Amino acid sequence: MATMQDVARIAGVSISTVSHVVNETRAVAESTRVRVLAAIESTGYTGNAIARSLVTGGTKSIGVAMSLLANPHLAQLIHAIEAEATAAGYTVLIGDTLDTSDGERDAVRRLQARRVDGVLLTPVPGDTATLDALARSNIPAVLVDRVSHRVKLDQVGPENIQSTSALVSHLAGAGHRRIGFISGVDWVGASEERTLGYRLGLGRAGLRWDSNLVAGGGATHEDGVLALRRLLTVPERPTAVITGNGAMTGGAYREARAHGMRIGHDFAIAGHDEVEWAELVEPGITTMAHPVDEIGRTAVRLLLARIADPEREPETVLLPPTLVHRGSCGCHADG
Amino acid sequence: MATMQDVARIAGVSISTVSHVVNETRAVAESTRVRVLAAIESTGYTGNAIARSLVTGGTKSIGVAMSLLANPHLAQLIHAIEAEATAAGYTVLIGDTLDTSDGERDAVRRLQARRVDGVLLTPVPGDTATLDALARSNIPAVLVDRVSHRVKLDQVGPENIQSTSALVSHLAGAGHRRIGFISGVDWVGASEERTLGYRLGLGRAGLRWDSNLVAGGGATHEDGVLALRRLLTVPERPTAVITGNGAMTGGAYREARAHGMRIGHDFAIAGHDEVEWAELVEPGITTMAHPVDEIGRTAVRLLLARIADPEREPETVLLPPTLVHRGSCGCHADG
DNA sequence: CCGTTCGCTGCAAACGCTTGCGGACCATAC
DNA sequence: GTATGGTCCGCAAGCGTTTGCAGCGAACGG
Repeated sequence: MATMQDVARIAGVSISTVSHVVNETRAVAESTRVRVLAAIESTGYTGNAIARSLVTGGTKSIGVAMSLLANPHLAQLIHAIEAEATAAGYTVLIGDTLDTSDGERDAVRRLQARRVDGVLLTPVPGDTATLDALARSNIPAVLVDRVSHRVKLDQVGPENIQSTSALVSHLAGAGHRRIGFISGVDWVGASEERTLGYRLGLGRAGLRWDSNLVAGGGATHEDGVLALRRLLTVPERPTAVITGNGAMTGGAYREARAHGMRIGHDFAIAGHDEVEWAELVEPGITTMAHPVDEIGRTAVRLLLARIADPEREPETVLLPPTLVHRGSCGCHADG
Repeated sequence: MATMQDVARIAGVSISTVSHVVNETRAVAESTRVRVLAAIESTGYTGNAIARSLVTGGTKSIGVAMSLLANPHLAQLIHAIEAEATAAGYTVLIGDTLDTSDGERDAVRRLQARRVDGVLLTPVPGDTATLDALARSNIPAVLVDRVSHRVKLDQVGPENIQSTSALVSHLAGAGHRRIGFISGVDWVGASEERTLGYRLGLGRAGLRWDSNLVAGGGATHEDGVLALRRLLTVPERPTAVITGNGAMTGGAYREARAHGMRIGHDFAIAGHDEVEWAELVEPGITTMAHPVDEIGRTAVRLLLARIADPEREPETVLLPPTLVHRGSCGCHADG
């Protein structure tokens, strides 16, 4: 593989001139520049990021540590991150946290050993050891998707309270008085916030909180099935239900149908998280679509800002989901 | 950040001794070893992969270049790749090809500039310029998912001919005589192979090829809708249809239902590619599930083998999809 | 004609590590 | 005493860049 030496020799200049041509770091006579460029072309010289990193100290790369399996929006999120990073001249390294504390620790360590300039992390619920280590070590880091106020780091994630509240308002506006809620447990913070939003929404609609209408869910399709099954046994059945995440929405949808209810008519469903198949079923599912793209891009922007200025005050950005209106909420609103 | 110099100074030895202790590359007196280890501990020395790479010439990293948006199995594939790579001590860098020739070229270049030890590439259809460059430059590379016999590189992908044939046999075994086929255009090779498999399956089932039963499809949901609509206008309507990819399966499914047909009873559908929502609809969709995980792992193994021995004869591995039996084929086979 | 400025370029010292070569020291054998 | 071998260790040459410093003509003002 061609080096600067090779280019310099062919162009008949010193390597410093080659370097300055490549990086445009000082004026070079046009004739020389052309010769160097020609030499680069003919050798196929691409530059050695390793050597450059060694002297500059930075790698122009960022690490992304998250659960590659558990994240339903992984593809979209990675895409957004990669796009924003590439635009800024950064490369993305990935590390799987396996959704375990140990996996998280190892993933971040591997990334650090690679000398990434910063880390994007979707933390594993429950254990803040890695987060603390990250905060202490002063490695630029941004938490993505799972936000916690307990940590002093930059963070980006979906806004949960107002958006869940909006979901309740929407259903209440369609006439529902008994609105169930299937909460998630994936990440205590988000789940709590959504429950809070649910409560807030009830209050705004003038409805009363009824603990019978809240089913502690989980994270899987099956959890959704079981949770709705339970909700349908309470005395005054709910006529609508809000689900805490995408997989459970599917479970609830299926269970409602299994009970012979016509979704959108006898029963309304609205869920958090956009899912791929939301409009492939009939009726389509009304969801709060997370701004996944925006979350990814913002995460990178925050990270680059921190890399540029490590002394910045940590910032938490909450991005509001948008209501995507389909048939399952039965409100017959057009548009 | 602590360097070997620091460790050496504290331990009162030379940096070469530190290096040999860290890498266990030559015998070091136990007493010295302990001192060095203690110094490492006290400084929190972690080693600098950059500097090491510069001298060893390898980075212990691989690049993954594919379309981050267009690949429906991205998450699963990346997960498999990352797992296999990490197990071998390699890190994964990603690059988005944007599914364009230019994007592909740029992505591979960026990866090369990072001096990855090898590249996993899902090539953009049509343009083999990057592939040729890769083959010429002798950078270890493996093509993933989209296989072409025209290229002299290692490759892994799904087997198309036999598996499509199996799909036809399955439907024929359930009594269908008029079996339609909606072909894809995403990647000429795969599409051709699947069409060939369709033909082969017809032959094996003793059915005749009827060009009216083949609809040149596309890659999107909408393409599936239109293709099936056309197939349903031919004189002797098909009673079953095979689709060329996941998105079109959804379109066909929806269109069949729009025609008032009860899928699994009046009409059978079976598709290529597993889709997330295959069992969320009623009836579930019978599909040929690609061995995504196995493809990812095999790709990494092939790549590492090539890195270890660049003179290997290029190898093409075709992995058979498995028939995932659900209700949409209407064959009422149990299990 | 001389001193100064300006435009252009090269030299060489890092960056942090790996590794071939050889030196110092000690024990054993003759 | 010398030769032989073995055990430990340090020296220093790179790996391919970036970049501060300095040099060299040519042009220019006085």
